Amino acid sequence: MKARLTTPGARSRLRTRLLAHYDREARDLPWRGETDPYRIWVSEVMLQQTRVETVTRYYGPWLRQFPDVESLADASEDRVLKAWEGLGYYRRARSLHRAAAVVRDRHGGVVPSDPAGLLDLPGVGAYTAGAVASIAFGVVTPAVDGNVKRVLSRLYDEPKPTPRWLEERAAELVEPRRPGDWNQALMELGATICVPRVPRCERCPVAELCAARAAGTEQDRPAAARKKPARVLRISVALLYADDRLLLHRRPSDGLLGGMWAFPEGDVDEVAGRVGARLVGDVTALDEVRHRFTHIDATYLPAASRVDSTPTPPDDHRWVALRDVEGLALPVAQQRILGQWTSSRESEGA
DNA sequence: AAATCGGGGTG
DNA sequence: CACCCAGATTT
Repeated sequence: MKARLTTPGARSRLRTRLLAHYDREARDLPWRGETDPYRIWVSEVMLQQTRVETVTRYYGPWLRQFPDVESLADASEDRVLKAWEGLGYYRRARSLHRAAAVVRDRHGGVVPSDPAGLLDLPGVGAYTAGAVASIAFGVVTPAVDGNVKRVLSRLYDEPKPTPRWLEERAAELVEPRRPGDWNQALMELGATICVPRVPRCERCPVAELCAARAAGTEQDRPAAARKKPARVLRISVALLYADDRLLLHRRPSDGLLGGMWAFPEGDVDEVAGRVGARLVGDVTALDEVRHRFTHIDATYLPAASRVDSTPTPPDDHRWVALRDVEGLALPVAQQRILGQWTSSRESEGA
């Protein structure tokens, strides 16, 4: 009963029906029909763990700033991170930046067309290599993302599909004449019909071929992974200012929010000591800012104080004129902290 | 195999 | 609130 798609005939019917549905119903997305490998690559990296609707807001502006591999490779990391600001998983931006330099220096500026060459690039894993190779170059290779995992888990009624199993099933299903469209059709099905909680089987073009549908187990496929509770963190941050300049800190490349700018962590006197400035006047405690990352429940405790001078700080710190702060790449939580300070100053001046 | 790494949309 | 998204990388 589980084995509905084990025969070539059944797989052929699946391809025909799903591609027909895709040709009829596919959403009109900014990168649909795109043929430039660089642009397809950019869209796939942005789409990693990120909704289509979110990526749509970043894709166009990114291409205006970095229209090709060379312009991206030549850009500063600050510009690249600024263009990525708010998208999250900032290592993706840093990896894409590095990869552009690799393509320029080792591939003559031409994006590799084979999955192996793509896999060598920073930030390109099995999914992205398969997606770019199939969509941009017509290579007959699968692309297994979260959607495809769910769709295959249901089609075969497999509760706990392993990466190996998924690659094998996906590989034997690829439509050899239209591999890119096929992979996108499978993902589109998962995104619009074969959705996580309550799938819309009544609208599914391949429901008759679905083993989970036949068994009534579609809502339990794939089996839910156990979740670990988020770490709870309380983080003191210091807003030190003199005249119209604010002290900011560039976070280390590795780890959380790597390479992004942020207010220095620690109490105001401690941070002032770190940069060799002296506090002047009262310390203002600002409202807490709670920010939940996927795995961290952070509460920022911001405090602001004027300082008497802006001595040359350590390399990873910078005194930034207020009007220049918006030019730096700040994580969402830091923007909210800045907003607290700004509003507290306004209410004081009023 | 499990942890790390953002942010936001959705029921 | 929980869940999870066109995942990659490290441990």
